[in-house]
Amino acid sequence: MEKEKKFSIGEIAKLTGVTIRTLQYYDNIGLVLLEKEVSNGRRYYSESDLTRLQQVLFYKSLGLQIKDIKKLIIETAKPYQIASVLKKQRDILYHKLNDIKMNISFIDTSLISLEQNKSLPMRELIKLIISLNKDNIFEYKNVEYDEDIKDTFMNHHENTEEFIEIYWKWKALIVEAVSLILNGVAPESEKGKDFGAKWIKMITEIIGGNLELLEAHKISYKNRDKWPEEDRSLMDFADEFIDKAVEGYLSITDYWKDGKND
Amino acid sequence: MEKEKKFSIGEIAKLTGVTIRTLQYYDNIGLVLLEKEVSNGRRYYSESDLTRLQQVLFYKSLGLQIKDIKKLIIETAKPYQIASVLKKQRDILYHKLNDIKMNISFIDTSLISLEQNKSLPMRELIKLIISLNKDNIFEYKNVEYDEDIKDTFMNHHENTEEFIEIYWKWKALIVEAVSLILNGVAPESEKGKDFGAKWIKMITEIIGGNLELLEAHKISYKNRDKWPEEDRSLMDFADEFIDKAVEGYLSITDYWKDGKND
DNA sequence: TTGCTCCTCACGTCACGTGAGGTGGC
DNA sequence: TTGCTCCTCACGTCACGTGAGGTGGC
Repeated sequence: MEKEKKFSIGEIAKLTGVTIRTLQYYDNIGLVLLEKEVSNGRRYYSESDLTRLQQVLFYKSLGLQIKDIKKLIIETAKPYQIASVLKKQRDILYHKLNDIKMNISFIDTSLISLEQNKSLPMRELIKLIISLNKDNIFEYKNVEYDEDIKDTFMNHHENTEEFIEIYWKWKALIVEAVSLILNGVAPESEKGKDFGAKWIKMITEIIGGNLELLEAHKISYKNRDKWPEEDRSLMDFADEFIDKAVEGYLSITDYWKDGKND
Repeated sequence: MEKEKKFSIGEIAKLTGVTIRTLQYYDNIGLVLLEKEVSNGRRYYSESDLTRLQQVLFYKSLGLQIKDIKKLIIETAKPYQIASVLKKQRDILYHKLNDIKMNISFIDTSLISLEQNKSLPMRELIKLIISLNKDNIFEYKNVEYDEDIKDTFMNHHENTEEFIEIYWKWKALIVEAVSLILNGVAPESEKGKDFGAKWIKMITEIIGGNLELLEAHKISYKNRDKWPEEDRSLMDFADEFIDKAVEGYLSITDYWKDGKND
């Protein structure tokens, strides 16, 4: 019935919660392509412009950069292309997630140290942080997986997705171990044993009764020098704790321990 | 024995993992105060300069801004001041943590939607994201707690810290609920019931047998319009799911439900 | 002597924020 | 007629990155 409804830039700003300046910027860089009224130079948005803008905001909320969003929007990417971008972004987010968890642990530890010693945390903590810094974990422009490690496991895991999932589970547990260590939890304590149980559970899940996989795992463990710096630093730091926690939980010398020592 | 050892800027760069340019920048803005050799204009770092730099990197790794770091370092802040800054930063990190968890859920949901419908996620998801956007949760410059809510609870909880801890536990569970909903988990399912159990556990922990607290909780629930926008959006979204999950777990009409309906 | 290290401008980056100064719309 | 909305420069922000062109150290 009605002519197509047009929104002013102010209306759009209120609807979407972004500033007028931002909308002007998006127009200038050609992100949201709309026609300016010739007569007065003002921007008017149609329904479809609004929809497009919402897509932009969706991608932006996931942390994508404008130039990547532009690619997706302008080139009307195909589903599998979108999926690929989203998966990459998910990896980046997982990375950040672990990172933030560690930083919270760092702060907790620092607060305790401040209360007890009236001074900032011990050298070990600072060393750990700096060793992580070297890998500049705060720029996740491109998350990469060491090809060697990938190869070792890819023979046994059907696709990259499965490998990545395992990687993140493993990493989350390492981060948990680091937190426990930093917060003064002993591996022999109840909490330590709980962790040991989780660790065992993860390992058995990964291996799933497959003895070849166990071999692959052992090898990747021995070749720790081929790991990415960050992971190696973390593992070096948490290694002993995990060993003891697992021992505490199992109270037996199992194959797992064999694979690691000597 | 030896004269105090001096490091060149290149050595420091290797030791700490930051670029020479960054070190030059820090010197220019007066973050790491060191004396330049008058003869050749080069920067030489002493042991104490290195220590100070490590402090800077420690704070930076926690996500503090340079100007805040400068304050802490230059004004040689007292322990309680440092603690205060760290606590604020921890809140910001918790905020980011929840945010990232949600974004991962958004991506997971999107990927499923892409696979099934070959199109991007439904209007509801986009709406939710934009409603969160409005509160611009991506700039955590100042995390604030609604004074009204604080008051309601502060009468019963000894200090702000305890309140904040409860707040984050509550929020983490809400985020978990949102994830479950977005990923198509039914509240009647096993996973739904598991969530119901967690929710009940949290509530009883908060209330701790104190009936006055139960009252305070009910009131804060009824005054949901006074909550911060973001929390309200989330709760509005997850409300029904939580109700049903709790019902499923309890399979009885308990006080909890009374408090919410009508 | 010859790379190598380090120096100082000085402009670039990213996604807008923030006025200044002006015009059109209701 | 009078606010109010919207416009276009154009410089600012934050924490450096990235050359350009040059000098001193081993």
